[in-house]
Amino acid sequence: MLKLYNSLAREKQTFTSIEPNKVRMYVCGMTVYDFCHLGHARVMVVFDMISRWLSASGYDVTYVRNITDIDDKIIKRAQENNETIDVLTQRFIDAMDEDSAKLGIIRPTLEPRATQHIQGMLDMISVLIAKGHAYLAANGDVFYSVRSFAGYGKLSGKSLDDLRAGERVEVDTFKQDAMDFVLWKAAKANEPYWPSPWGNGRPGWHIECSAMSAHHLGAHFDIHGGGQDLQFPHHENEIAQSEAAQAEVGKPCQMANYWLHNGFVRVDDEKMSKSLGNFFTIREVLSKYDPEVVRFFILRAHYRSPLNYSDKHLDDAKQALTRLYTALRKREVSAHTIDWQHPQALRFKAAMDDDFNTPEAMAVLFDLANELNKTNAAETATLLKQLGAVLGLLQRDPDSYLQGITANIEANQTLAPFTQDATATVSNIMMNGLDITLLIEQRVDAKKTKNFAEADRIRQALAEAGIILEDTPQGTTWRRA
RNA sequence: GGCGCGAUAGCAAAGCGGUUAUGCCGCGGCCUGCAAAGCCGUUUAGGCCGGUUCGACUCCGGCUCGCGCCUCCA
Repeated sequence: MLKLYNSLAREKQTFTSIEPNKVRMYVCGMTVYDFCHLGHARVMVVFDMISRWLSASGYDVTYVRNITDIDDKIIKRAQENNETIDVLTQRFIDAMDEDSAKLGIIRPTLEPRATQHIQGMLDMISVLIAKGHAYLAANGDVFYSVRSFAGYGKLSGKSLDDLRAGERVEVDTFKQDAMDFVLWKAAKANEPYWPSPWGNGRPGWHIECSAMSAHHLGAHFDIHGGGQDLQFPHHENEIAQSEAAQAEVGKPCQMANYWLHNGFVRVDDEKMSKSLGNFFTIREVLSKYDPEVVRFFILRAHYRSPLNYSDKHLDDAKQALTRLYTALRKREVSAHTIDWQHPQALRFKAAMDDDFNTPEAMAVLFDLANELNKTNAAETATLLKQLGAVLGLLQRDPDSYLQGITANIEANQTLAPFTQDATATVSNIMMNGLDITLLIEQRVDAKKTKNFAEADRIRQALAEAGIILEDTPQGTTWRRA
């Protein structure tokens, strides 16, 4: 039985889906004006993990993750770059797709783009105006009247009277209440616009998610997720819009039953963010670390906990993941379905059912690896790989992980890219000008004649190139440092 | 000013009112020509002060420190 922490209730609750065996989940995705950073990676990985676990639990999951492709920052960036918005956003959508594919993220069921849902937003705004929840201001903007929605603040636990709107930002004088937020922005010169009953303009950010979730998942769905920083005001505003628009007389509407928020990625104990400028893009990190190491790093912490980023922590994650792959090396793995009655599988399931406790689930993987190293049981190897799959880990050929692992660039600046020419008649493996296969053979010969000085010299030369040799009863194998 | 979260060994990170978390690092041993990998063993905990309890890292209260949201943000 799955339990999850519901931000709306501020407690762990047993999960019950609206429709039996079906889950409808909406997650706020990216605004595409730049490369994704590690904070974005966390959202993608965390909700990918959640979606995978719901599927593994037998639910038919409809997972929607939107793309915000119209917004102030996008307009500004396109102007700076002297390119069209379409070109800019498509470029960063492609980059995002590349990054997420590398991180082993299964594509959401649907990835709607804001610009494809303008009509839905206009419809919802019209309804909100008709119901007295929104108004057209003198400057041509349409605002949502937060005082008109009794439940305002229920998600974030904030009270309108306690919010200090305008303390840090000058309040828009066209608003009736300082906390009112914009639904439709009147077009300014040189900005893209869409026609509307209130004149040419473009949608505010919050209405996008209300319209897209309603279109694809309906007025009432199971799970809404996103980063913790979206809880207020974005998610609070989504609730105000959706529930006010879709409620009927005497029949209130609940937008989502469960609200999930993942914790921040931090750098030196500070939130990683664009405005602080302390962010690392996914591709920067992937230039130094194997993507699976990054995924492992993210899932090693509980999704609601803060996650401190540093090279040291990535190195640690790399070592740990290497242990799991080393255990799986040269193992026969059968393709059976998971035996959920196995004690370790039960433990894994209990951990995941307890608010997606991936750190505990990972401890199970390490216990299985230890068991496997001792027993060599194919059954154990199979279960380890299968449970890894549930987390989106351990699915590669162990040797290709261990030998193809992205080296630390600083440590191996001279290291040439790893290449293996499959068409060569002799499948020797070349790295940094060294023929690994040949050198291993030469070392084996040296060992046979007890020429240990030569054997050690070869091993040392390879070690300096980042290649570690391991002698096993089956012969000598190698891996990247 | 309002609201919320956290504090676990050298580092990272979980569960749990009493029984080995787990990973990395360290130390000792086995294995190895020597290593590496692996195995066995092992050192380091629970911010501070009280309370409840036979017993608290785990529950309650207070304090200190750190972080987040209240503005765009994943």
